[in-house]
Amino acid sequence: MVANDIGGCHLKAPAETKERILDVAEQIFAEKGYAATSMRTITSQAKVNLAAINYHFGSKVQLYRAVFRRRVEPMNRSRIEMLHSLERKAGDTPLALEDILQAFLEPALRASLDPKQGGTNFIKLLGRPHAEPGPDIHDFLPPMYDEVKKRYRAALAKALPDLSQEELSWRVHFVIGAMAFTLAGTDALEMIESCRYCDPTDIQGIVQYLLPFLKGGLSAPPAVLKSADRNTRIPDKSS
Amino acid sequence: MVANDIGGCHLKAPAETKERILDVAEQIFAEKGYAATSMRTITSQAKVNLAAINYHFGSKVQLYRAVFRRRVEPMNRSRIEMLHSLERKAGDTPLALEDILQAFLEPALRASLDPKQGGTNFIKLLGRPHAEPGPDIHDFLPPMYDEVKKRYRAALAKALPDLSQEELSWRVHFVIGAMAFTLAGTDALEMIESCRYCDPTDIQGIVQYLLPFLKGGLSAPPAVLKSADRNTRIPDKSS
DNA sequence: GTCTATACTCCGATAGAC
DNA sequence: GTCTATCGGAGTATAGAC
Repeated sequence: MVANDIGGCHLKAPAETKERILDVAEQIFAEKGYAATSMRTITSQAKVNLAAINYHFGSKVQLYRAVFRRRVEPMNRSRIEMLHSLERKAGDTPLALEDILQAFLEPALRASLDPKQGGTNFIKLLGRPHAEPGPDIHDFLPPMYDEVKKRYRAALAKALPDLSQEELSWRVHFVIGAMAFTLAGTDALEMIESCRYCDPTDIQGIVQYLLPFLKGGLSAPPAVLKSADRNTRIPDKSS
Repeated sequence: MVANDIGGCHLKAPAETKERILDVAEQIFAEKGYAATSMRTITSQAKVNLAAINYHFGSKVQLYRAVFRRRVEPMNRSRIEMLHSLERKAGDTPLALEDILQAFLEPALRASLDPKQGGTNFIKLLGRPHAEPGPDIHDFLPPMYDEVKKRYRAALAKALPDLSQEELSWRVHFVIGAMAFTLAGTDALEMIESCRYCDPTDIQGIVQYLLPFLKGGLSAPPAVLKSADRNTRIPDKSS
């Protein structure tokens, strides 16, 4: 359907060029990170001109976002579907914590095992932008996670009625931190924690360890605030 | 004591120059991250020549490491001291989880409140390199954390005798992830999790929420491995 | 609309004068 | 120890070929 190179025309199908850039960029970004990846490396490996990135995506950072968006959007759609189906089955009763966590983790897990969805490359990419400093790199995340965040937060609030809004927010934050840090799984793992006992490439195994930890953390008793400026203080030791 | 600029000499005390570079670099690295910070910005703000960084530190990345090392080493020494004093008091009985976590977190907390130790700038810097990709940036961490890691891991193993070596390793990893993600506290917080209910600058408050979460996660029951290649399988639903 | 060639600015690094 | 000059390589923008 597209004007192709049969008969001497050297143009390529535009979709093909864009896709090839995305594929190559995804791989190199995952391996070397954003800053250490040069546009010249991407374009030469994808066999396109240096300016092709600017033409098709606008800039390097916009290419990064496109790489991200291509994988995250289907993943988050799947997360919402899974939560929805859990809620239909449960009716009005709160969901079990592990079901919520499982529904959240499984789409990421599946993507990590399917090369068509980015495979391990994408998983490495997934957790990285959270720690990046510049607003350019991670300011585009909130709209992509907005719906997911809202729905899972609501499900967690129902499952954990004893937590204040504030404490729930923090715990969700900690959960995301543990996940992002683990999934991003750069070599940081072997570095901080000598990993004679754990295999960072066994993603399914990781989740089996991650789930009880997150469940235990989320369902821990609420914090006892000590330095609060309230005068109705919670007694410390009067059992 | 040093040859200074009184009387027309334009030389400065070397220590003073190095310190000024470190101070300025720490602030800018914390604000904008490694990649987005240029040596020209640092040197102009510190009122030194561009080549001064290369002269005193060797390269940009070595300056980054020096900034880091200056703060982390005293902090980790303090961590070891606090754990040591806990262990002396406890004798042979295992330490309480919250005491271990507290001993680990408090030195970081204190540094975050003391401008002389880097203050909030350093805390932002602390968690960041874990997610950075290039080996240049985070390969220098392991030797700095080696001793701390070994001692805290041993204390945790004693406090959590039911966990396998492998699971303990993973849980320590998750704890570090939640901490690093939280302390790094870029704006990622407001982005992933709408933070109407939590104040990311209130570091003392954060720790009060972090502690019960980590304690709950660490002391959760061991994972039930499902896909293991054992034939003595644990029954799923036979209550 | 797509792709190419080229130029511009900024970066980190370094050699050599002072 | 400090400064200037300069180099190669990075991201970016654009004029023009097809």
